[in-house]
Amino acid sequence: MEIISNENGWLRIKADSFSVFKTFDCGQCFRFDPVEDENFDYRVDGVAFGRKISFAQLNDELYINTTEDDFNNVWRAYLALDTDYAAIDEKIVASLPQGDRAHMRLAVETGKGIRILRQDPWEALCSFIISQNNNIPRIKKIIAAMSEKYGEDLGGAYSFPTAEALYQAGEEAIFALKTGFRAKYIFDAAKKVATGELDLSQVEKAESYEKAAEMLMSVSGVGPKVAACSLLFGFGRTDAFPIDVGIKRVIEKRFPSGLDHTVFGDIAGIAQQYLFYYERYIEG
DNA sequence: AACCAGGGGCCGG
DNA sequence: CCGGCCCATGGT
Repeated sequence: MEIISNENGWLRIKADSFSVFKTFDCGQCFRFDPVEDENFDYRVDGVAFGRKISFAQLNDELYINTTEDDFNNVWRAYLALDTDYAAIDEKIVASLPQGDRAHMRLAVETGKGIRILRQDPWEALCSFIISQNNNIPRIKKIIAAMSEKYGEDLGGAYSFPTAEALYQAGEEAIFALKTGFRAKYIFDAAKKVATGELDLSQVEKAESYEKAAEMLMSVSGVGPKVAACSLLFGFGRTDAFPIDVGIKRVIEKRFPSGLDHTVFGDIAGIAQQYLFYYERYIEG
């Protein structure tokens, strides 16, 4: 990984196995949208960490419209650019018994270029509460409305609202964002985080996955799946393995004798994303 | 231990 | 158009 150049406000970066399309389309984040731009093969615009940001790809190179300072302080970790995905991919396949490797190899091949983003912990927790029993277009719509109403104006875009802002807004106001039965859950999360009853920095430091998940599940509406997604995408816990209907489906179909995700160890979550993406994009 | 409700809207038939 | 379904969970 290295910066090749810095021109016209865009950093040009050489990064191994990085797909902007797959990373921002695989359902792990909800604040980015594709933008037509003839200068690139693919480009997304969005907001993360209180900043408007664009990521683009041309051939094998990654482009980010940011400064070198922000790149090093924010986006490098966010995009997991210092993680060796080639090594991880090999390890994922090798973790399985010979008979199960063919499907996993295909899933890894299909998903090659996906990076697990290291998102803001609060944003991840709140977003995956909203995601429950919901579809991606609607999740994005709710989060956009929520940000516009209770986030900070960044000039045509809005930061994700703080827990304090949502706590202050109240459950009724959260319900008015068409969050439905999730309103009370979002409010409970906002309340616990805003008052310090739930300390996300402690979740981040937890010594085990179980301990971290237990802390998050003290929030009403946060069960094993939402906790796992939050930990994987917002807390850097790549040992988290969220099990949703899609993953259940792909395991039934491809690994009929079952798949014990603990064989993947601390990269189980990356294997999960490959399987999730595989299930979503491959027929038959 | 099985159901079941609870927003709203996507999406396939 | 209509009805099943949705990156789950808590309550019965």
